[in-house]
Amino acid sequence: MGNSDITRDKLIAAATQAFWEQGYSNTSLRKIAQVASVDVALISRYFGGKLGLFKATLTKALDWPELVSPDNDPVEVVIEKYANPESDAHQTSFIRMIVMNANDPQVGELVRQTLRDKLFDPLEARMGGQKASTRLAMFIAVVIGASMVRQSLQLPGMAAVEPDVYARQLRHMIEAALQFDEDPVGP
Amino acid sequence: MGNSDITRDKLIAAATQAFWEQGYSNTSLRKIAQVASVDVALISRYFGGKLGLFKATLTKALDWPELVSPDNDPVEVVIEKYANPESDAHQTSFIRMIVMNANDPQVGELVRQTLRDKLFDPLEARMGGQKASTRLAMFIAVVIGASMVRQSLQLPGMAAVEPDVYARQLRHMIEAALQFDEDPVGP
DNA sequence: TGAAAATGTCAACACTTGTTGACTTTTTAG
DNA sequence: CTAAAAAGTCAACAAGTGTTGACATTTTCA
Repeated sequence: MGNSDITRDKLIAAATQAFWEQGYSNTSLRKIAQVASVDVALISRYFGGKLGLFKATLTKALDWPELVSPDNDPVEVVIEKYANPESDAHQTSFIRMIVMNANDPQVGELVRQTLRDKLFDPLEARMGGQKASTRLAMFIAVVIGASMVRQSLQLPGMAAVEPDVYARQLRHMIEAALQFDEDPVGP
Repeated sequence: MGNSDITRDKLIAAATQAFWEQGYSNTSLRKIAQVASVDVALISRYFGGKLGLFKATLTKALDWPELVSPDNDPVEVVIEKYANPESDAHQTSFIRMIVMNANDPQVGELVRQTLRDKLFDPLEARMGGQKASTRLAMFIAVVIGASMVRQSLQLPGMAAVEPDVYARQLRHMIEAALQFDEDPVGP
């Protein structure tokens, strides 16, 4: 491991935290470099610029093999993550980062595309069955909405609540979403 | 109506659109002034600065009396808004604006606070009953998550779908959310 | 050891941002 | 009509942005 690799890792670590907390546009390279104790110029040298650094953090953050693995049930993986207070904080800020940057005029398209490629498409294939795309969309909607309400908007009904209660709320909504029947008329 | 009021309105209109589409930090006063055909300096003069202008647009946007009225069922108001293609576009971008700016380091706290005061608290009072805060939180979670998935992330399962189908999906998830029973053990 | 490559440092650049003050034009009112 | 107030115009500011190139230091390896 060369010295430059250490520098790269320090930059990615600092950049990930900064981008997740403040979003792409509100994060300055000088602040990242300061936190990483690295000269600003090295960012452009090693990652080609701000966008390159963001891409690097995004790729790393969206690498989530356990969620897509055929051995696991995605629903259980998600619920377990959120029911655990430690991983909960990490996961909710992960969602927050997605939501923030998926609407950013500069990196929004990149975020949405990467999200599709690395998470949604494999997840849809993993879920399988009829109307997988519908069930996936409603599943994601619940997970994202719940995270927003719990962490970002902090509505007491979901924010000031024990992790196990939140897990039950989440499971309740997810199961309901997965049971949606596209055709309103029975067979 | 003095001439300055016309200028104020033009600025608020242009600012609302810009803030909703690109978020607070990614919107420059010069761009707003250009769209409104007004000199930049007048913004600081009339609204005290960028933050003041944002506050003005926010207050106006969060004024939604029909949702809180005792004569209407909030759930039906929301579903109706989203089932109508015209108001759907407006409403989803409304949610998008909230999500974008509720996480902004500069205006996030203001947005969340205003949201609580003008929407969530009255809505909770309007819903009433036991565990109103829980039901409200889960209700909001579904609405926000669905909007994100449909407009922002554009998952085909909810994005490439007729308005009436989307309305059914939304209703299904909302009703499930409202039926959540906090206590897992029956009486 | 010594040349070459890798890594790090520093200063400056062109650009955009929000805001301010001096100034001119238009409208208001006695 | 005319003086005062309102409304609008223009240029400049200080601060912050990402990026670049020249230079210094360290490491690599023949």
